[in-house]
Amino acid sequence: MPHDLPKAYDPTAIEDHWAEYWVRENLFAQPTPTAAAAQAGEPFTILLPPPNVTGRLHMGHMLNQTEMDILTRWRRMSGRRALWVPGTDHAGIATQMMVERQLTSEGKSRQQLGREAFVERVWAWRREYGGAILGQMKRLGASVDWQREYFTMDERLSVAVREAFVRLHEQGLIYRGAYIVNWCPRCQTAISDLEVVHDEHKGHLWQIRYPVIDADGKDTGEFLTVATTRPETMLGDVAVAIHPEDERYLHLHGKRLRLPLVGRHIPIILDEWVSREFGTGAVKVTPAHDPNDFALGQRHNLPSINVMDDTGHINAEGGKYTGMDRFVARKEIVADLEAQGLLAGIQDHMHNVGHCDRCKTVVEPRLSKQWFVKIQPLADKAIAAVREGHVRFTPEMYEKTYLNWMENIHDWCISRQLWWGHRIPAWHCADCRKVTVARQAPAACSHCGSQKITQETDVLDTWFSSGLLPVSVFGWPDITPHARADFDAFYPTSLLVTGFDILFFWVARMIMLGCWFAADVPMPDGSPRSLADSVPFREVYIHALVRDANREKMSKTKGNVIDPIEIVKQYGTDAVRFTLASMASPGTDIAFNVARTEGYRAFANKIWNAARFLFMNVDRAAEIGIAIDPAALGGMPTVAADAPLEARWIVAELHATAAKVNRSLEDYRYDDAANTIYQFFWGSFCDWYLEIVKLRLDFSETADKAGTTAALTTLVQVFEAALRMLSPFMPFLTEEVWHAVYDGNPPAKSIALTRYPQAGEAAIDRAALEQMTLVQNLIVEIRALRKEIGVEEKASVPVEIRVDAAAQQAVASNRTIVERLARVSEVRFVEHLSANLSKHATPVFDVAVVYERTIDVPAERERLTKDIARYEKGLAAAERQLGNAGFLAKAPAHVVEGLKKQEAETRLLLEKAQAALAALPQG
RNA sequence: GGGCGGUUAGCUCAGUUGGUUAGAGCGCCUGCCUUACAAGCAGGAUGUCGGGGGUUCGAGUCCCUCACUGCCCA
Repeated sequence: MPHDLPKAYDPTAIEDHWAEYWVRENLFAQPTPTAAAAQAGEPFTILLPPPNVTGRLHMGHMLNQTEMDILTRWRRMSGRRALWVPGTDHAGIATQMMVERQLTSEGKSRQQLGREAFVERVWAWRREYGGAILGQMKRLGASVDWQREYFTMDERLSVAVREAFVRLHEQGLIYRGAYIVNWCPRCQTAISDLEVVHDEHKGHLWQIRYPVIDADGKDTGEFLTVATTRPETMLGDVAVAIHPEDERYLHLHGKRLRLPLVGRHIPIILDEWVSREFGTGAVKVTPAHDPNDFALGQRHNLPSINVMDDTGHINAEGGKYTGMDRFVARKEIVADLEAQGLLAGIQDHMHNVGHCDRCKTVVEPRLSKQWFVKIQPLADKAIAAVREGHVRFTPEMYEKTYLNWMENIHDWCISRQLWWGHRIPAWHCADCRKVTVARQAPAACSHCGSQKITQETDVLDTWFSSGLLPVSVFGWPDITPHARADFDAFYPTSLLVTGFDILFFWVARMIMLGCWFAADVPMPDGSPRSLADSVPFREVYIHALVRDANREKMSKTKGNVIDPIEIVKQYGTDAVRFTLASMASPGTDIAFNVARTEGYRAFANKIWNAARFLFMNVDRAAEIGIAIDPAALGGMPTVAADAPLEARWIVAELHATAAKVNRSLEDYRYDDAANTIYQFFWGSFCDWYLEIVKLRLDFSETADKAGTTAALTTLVQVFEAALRMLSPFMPFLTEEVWHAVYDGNPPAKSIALTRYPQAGEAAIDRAALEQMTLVQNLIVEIRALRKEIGVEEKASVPVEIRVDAAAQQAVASNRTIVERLARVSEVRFVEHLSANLSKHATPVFDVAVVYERTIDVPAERERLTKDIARYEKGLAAAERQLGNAGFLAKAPAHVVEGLKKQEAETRLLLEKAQAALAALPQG
């Protein structure tokens, strides 16, 4: 009996089953459409920003995926050809580190293994552990096309990487040279600016005296004092720079200095870059170990002396310090300087120290030979794409951040001294020293024909390949008309959803590479592709950070990391998704609080029990031969004009809710959408509609069978539609309940393949909404009165109602509703309420509960006094405004009218309250 | 140092182009095991919208300024 649901909702009992079902049935596969089909329907394409293959799912992923899944499910149900492509990236450094760590624990090193065996070992690691995060994604029910899963090291994606490299090289946009890069001595590779995290650090500013020497190299007895935060780099100093207008030092210009500890004679140079205020105003110049110094060195034709090796130890240039770790050398050098009397001072100094994002080692700016992309031409296109509106950001402010970065971009160092990754397709010739760049391994040097060529050992930055994904997952560079079907059907993708921390990693690089390479792919009709159609995605939605309940950033060291899988196990995926969705207001960080999740599990339980109530009645109805036609379900319900108020009302509410939810989702207002559905399901459907409909569900002999059938039909129709509306947010619960609604014979394999509720303007019955509001207000006032005067919960009591003529009919024809929901035994319409009763007044009606208990005079007086104060305040404000000629002249009519009406109402309520207060017995 | 945000109920957050007396969830208080649901039902309390100044008939919303706070970049 599918209708036989357990009393309490238990997510664990249903979620695994559906998660497996969705994957097994390949429900969300989106095969390549035929050209005709591609023309016919509008696609919704979304690419999963590739999580790191070494990764485990964290809250950020879950938020990201929840948002993508909500939108994808919603678009799919709204008739779009939805395709969500999942995959992972090979994460060069992270993965290599992971495997190296494994090797270390076995007492081995990658050098012992050799490159080939090591790479094989990484593949083995990936096969065994690399699927973890996608496995978690499956469990969370992400509606992706698993048949299209990608991995950035896949052969077909590697072809794209080689093609992109070769093409950029042919276009003169890739060069190799010795420049300052961020070097991680632990990872022993260059890393990009973005992979360096800066921390404020307590350090020192050491002032070192450099002896001035004369033409013969003899000390003049003068000193020039420089300040530095990294004294060990002085081993590589080649000059000292001063500002050309710095009177303090100008007389030294042209003289030379003797570099302490090393003995090298170095010049004093003038450069406007020098800040006179910082330190002593004299700056040591170490071109091989500082980007600014490197630029200085270039300007002044200075040599570069690299004093450190790959591991951050002082190299042979370092004299007695050779072989020392850079921080050991720092101590020694400072000690030696002090011993020689050359240390002028030490100041405490806060400065930013760059650390490797992966391993937290202090990054060493270091001169080294690397491959770069000349980025400006790509950036220009990427800027234009955004400026011209072909890529739209939500929240909008990220457009500024993006442009700001893009406009100040530096050439991109794409080489990494790693073994795991796409090896650069360049071959060095041992004879002519030139480089051959080729798509396939060449047999000989393209310059001199020598066969003594060896492939470049460096690999490419992981982002070089993940930046290509939007084009490469759809088949680029194979763009022959035959192979282009996917590209034609799905490129550009519709949307990228990601975190702001990834703005420059993915978003920027995908836009640069996408615009650059897609431009060469003709449109499906063969015409050239414009910039508007070259972009990798048309929209970017940037979500915020998930923090802990105290708004603290989650971090392993703080120990406040919330594991989404743990929370999911406790409360169910749906509750966690709903929590994230309901808090996902664009631009606002989410303080994840399980109390909230608990609340949404209660919401799931509420729906579960509404279903049980529904099924109970469907089953009872069946016993007397009333059945719901399944064909009546699946659309948007409408209702007869003479149907009972609650039926007309709930249908109108459903349509209004659908309209609002669709609008909210268009605007990425997950929070509004979620809260609107919550309010509808719980506030309208359960609290009011279900309670009222109980009146109509009469299964006795004497029952009005037609009325019962109509009521039951509307009940099931609205519920079924509401399930579809909730489904993108709570896919598991709705799937389970939806199947039960159809009693095992659903019209589709999944609720996810049905139609999303669309509002019909005509179905929003304004009169029903208005009448229902009146009835609700009446019931609420009676309930409140009952509480105030202490009527027992269970007791039914008569009420007196004075109601405006216009509204009396609505109350009269719905008196059974009032009686049921407010526990009223009798509704008496009167001209004047009995004087001895407690009463509540509203602009439309006055109501009193007939009850023998005497009025609690002090309490009543207090309440009325408070009311009067409130009314007087409101009235004064309204009168002030209405007495203002400027307001009357300039404010729009509806605002003035509204205020006048409100003033009249407030005045009425005030008078009533004053009268009631006066009528209270003295005492 | 440059740039971008934020500050609204005890907590977490909404508040669309300025428009009637500022909302939600959670929490809190009171009463109820009413036969879908105690993961529930009903009722209730709670705000100098960070401070100051300005524009306007009208400011939580726009401008200036100060304070605090967060993030990005250098």
